[in-house]
Amino acid sequence: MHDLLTSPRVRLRRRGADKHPLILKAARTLIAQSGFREAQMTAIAEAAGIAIGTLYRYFPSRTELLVEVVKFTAQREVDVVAGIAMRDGTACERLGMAAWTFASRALRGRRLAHALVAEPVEPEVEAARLTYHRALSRVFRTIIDQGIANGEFPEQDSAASADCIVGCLFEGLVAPLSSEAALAGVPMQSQVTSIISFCLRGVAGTAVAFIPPA
Amino acid sequence: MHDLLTSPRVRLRRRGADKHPLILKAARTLIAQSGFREAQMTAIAEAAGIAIGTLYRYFPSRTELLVEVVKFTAQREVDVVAGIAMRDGTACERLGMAAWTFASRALRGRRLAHALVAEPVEPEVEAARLTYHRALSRVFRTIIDQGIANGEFPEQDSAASADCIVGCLFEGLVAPLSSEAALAGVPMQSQVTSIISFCLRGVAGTAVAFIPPA
Amino acid sequence: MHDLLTSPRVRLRRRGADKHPLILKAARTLIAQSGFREAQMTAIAEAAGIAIGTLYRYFPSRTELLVEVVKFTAQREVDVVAGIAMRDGTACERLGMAAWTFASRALRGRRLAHALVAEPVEPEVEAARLTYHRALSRVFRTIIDQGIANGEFPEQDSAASADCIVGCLFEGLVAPLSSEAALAGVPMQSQVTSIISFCLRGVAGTAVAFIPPA
Amino acid sequence: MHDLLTSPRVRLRRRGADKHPLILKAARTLIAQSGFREAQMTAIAEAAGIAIGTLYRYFPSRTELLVEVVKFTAQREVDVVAGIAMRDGTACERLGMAAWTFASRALRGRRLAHALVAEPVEPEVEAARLTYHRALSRVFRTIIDQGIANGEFPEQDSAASADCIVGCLFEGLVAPLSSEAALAGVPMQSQVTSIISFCLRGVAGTAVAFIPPA
DNA sequence: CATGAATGAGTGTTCATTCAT
DNA sequence: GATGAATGAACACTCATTCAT
Repeated sequence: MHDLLTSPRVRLRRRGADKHPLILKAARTLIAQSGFREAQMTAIAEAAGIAIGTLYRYFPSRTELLVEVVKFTAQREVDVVAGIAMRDGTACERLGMAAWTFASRALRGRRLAHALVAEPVEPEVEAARLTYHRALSRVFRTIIDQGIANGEFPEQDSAASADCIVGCLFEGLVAPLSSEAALAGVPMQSQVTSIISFCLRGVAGTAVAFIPPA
Repeated sequence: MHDLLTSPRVRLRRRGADKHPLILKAARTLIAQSGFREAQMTAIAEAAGIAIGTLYRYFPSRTELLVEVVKFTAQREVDVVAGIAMRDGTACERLGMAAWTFASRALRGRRLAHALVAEPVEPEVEAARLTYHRALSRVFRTIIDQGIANGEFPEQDSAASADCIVGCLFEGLVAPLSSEAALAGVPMQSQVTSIISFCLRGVAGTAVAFIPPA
Repeated sequence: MHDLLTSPRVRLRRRGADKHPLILKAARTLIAQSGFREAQMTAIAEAAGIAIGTLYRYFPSRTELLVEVVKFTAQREVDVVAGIAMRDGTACERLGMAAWTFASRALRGRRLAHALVAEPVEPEVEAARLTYHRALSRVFRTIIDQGIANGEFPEQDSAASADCIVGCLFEGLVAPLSSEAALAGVPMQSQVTSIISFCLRGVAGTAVAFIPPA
Repeated sequence: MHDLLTSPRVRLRRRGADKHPLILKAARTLIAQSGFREAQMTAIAEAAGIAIGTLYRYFPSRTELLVEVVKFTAQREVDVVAGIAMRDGTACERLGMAAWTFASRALRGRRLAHALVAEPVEPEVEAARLTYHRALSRVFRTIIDQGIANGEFPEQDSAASADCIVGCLFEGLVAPLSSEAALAGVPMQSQVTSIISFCLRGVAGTAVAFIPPA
C-alpha cells in the first residue's frame, strides 16, 4: 500500500520501551475527545504518563506530533479500506463495500473523524490530512480502473471519480458530525446508503454530456 | 434565498464611512493569503488601515468577525449559484451550470475557498462554514427535485445527492491543493469537467443497487 | 461649613443649560448602581444623554469627574449632619442624632455609600474620600468640644475621638454593605444603636488609663 | 486561630525553590509602594525576578494573587494580635496592648496598611479584606467577652464594640494619610494613645443611653 | 458648540519550547 | 535519559482621550 508514514524517526534511542506509539495513542485519544485544539503538549504528556521533556525526545515539535497522529490514524483507515478493495467480487460490489466500511468506521469514532476531516489548523497538519484524502482516493481509483478494464464501468476520468467519492463520503460525514440533531444515529445508515448509491451511479451510470461554457 | 446574514449591526454610525465592509474585505484578503490563523486582530486592523479599537467598534470579537467573513463570502457565492439555478433550461443543464459556476469562482480564489471549506478552528466559525455547505446543498437539491418532478432524473434521496455534489465540488477544490503539479492551473478545467460529469451521472444515471451488509 | 467643593469650574461656558450637575447626577447614579468600576465615560455620557466629547467640556478627565462626584455627594452628607449638630440639645443628644442620621442615610443608599467608603481606586479619588472623612470628623469634633466646654464630656483628644466616631460608623457600615446576609435590613437598626452607644461611651465614659509601652 | 489561608496549592514542585513566598513578597512590596493598581503581573514578575509565565504556575490569575497577598499579610497581623490577646493580664490591659500592637505594626508599613484597609477594587480582593476585618474583630470580641464575664466591662453588644475598635484603628491609620503634616511621624504615638483610650472608654465606660428616634 | 468615531497604549493570560537538575 | 519548572513571545481585548465634522 501507499505508505503515509515516511518520517525517519531517527531520534528514537533504544533501551527501555519505545514510547512513540504510547504518545501517539495518548494524543489520538485526546484529539478524539476534544479536537486538536485541546491536545496541548502538557495534556498529551500527562495522558501518556510521561514528562513534557520526554515528548520532545520523540517528536521535535507539536506540529510534527500532530502530523504523525494524522498520518498514523489515516494509514490505518486506508489499510482497512484497501483490504476490502482487494477482495473478490465485482468492482461495483467492492466499491460499495469499501465506501461502506470507511463510513461505518468513521461514524464510530465521530469526534476523531471530524478532526481528521475538518478541523486542522496548521499547514503541516493540513498537508497530512490531504495526503490522507489522496491515499483514500487512490484506493477507490484502483477499483474504478479495474471496473473500467472489465467493462463494468464506462470510460471516465477515474482519478476525478475517485476524488468525488472521497468528497461525497467526507461531506456526508462532516455535516452530521457537527449537528447535534443527527446524533440519534438511526437515520445514519440510510443516509450512508443514499450517498453510496449516488457514488455508484456516478461511477457506473450512463454517461451524461457536460460541455463547459466557453 | 436563504439568508446567511442575520447579524443586526444595530449600532448606527453617522460620520465617516461605514468601515464594516472595509474590515470584512481586509480580513478576507488576509484569510485568502494565509488562512484564518494569520488573520489576527492586529493584522486585520493594519490591513484595513485602522486602529485595533476601531475593529471592536464594528465587531464584538475576533470570532464574530471571522464568522461574518465566512457568512458574507459564502452568501455571495450561494446567491450567484442560486441565480444560475433559477434560469431557464433543463434541470440537467442548470445543475451543470450551477456547479461549473461555483467551481470556476472558487478556483479563482483558491486559498480563500480552502479556508471556507476546510480550515476553520473555532466552533462558531465551523458552524458558519457548515451553514454555507447546507445553503449550497439546498440550491442543488432544489434543482434535483425539479428534475425528478419533470422526469429528467430518476427517483432518489435528493438531499443526499445534493450533499454529494457539494462534497464532490469541495473535494475537487481542496484536493489539487496538495499536489504541486496541478498548480499550473491549466488542467483545472478538464478536472472540473470530470467532476461535474460524475455528479450528473450520480443524479441522472441509471439506478445501481447498493444493499448495505447486515 | 467647610466647603469641599473648591474646584473653580472655569471651563464652563454659559449659554444653554449648565450640564455640570446633570453629569454629576448621572455619574452618581451609575456609581450607586455598580461602583466606580462601571462608571466609564461612555456610560456616564449615555446616562446623562450627552456625547462623550461634551463630558470633556465640563471635566478635564475621568478622575476629576469622579473626584467631583465624591466631593459633591460627601458635601451633601456633611451638610446634613452638620445641620443636626447645630440644633438644640445636649452635646450627647446631638452627637447621637448626628451619628444616627449619618448612618441612616448611608444605609439607604448602600451601594453608593460603599463606593464612597471603601471602593476608591485612583489616588486623587482616594484623597477626596479622605477629605470627606475629615470633614465629617470635624463636625463631630465641634460637638465634642462643646461637650467638653460645658462639662458634659471629660477632657480628651477631641480630634482623635471624632476620628474614632467616623471610623466606628464606616466600619459598621462597610461590613454589612458587602455581606449578602445583612441585606435583610431588620437587624440594622439595633446594630447602629450598638455602635452609637459605643461612641457615646467613648466620648462621655469615665476615663480609662492607657499607658503605651516604652 | 481562624485560618484565613485556605487555598490548597496542590501543585507539587520538586526542583528549584518554591517561588510562592517569593512572588507573594514581591507583590506585597509593590503594593506597599504604590497600591494594588500598580501591581501588574509584569511588574510583579520583574520584581520577583521571574518570568510572567512562572507567575501563572503559582497563581491562576492576578485576582487570586492579590487575594492571597491580602490573606497572607492579614493572617500574620491577626496572628500577632491574637497572641497578645491570650497573654496574662486584665482584659483592659490586653485590649490596650492588642490595639497598640496592631497600630504600631500597621504604622510601620503605612501604604500597605492603607491598601489592606481601604483600596481594594475587585470583589474577590474586597472579600478577602473584609475577612481580615472580621478576623481582627473576632480577636477583640474575645477579649471583650472575657472582660464582661469577669466584671471588668459592663454588659454590651460585644460584636459591635469589637467592630468599632477595628473601625477606630483603621480610621486612625487612614486618616493621617490625608494630612501631609502628620507624616512627620512623631505625633503618631500620642494619636494612637488617644484612639486606644477612646476604645477603652467605649468598652469599659459607664453606659450611656442612646434611644434611636422613631 | 456638540458629537461620537477613531485611537492605541496597556493588561491579563496562554502554551510551545528549553534546559538545569 | 527523564523530568517539569521556567520562559516569554504572542494575542485578544478595554477604555480614557482626542479631534475632524
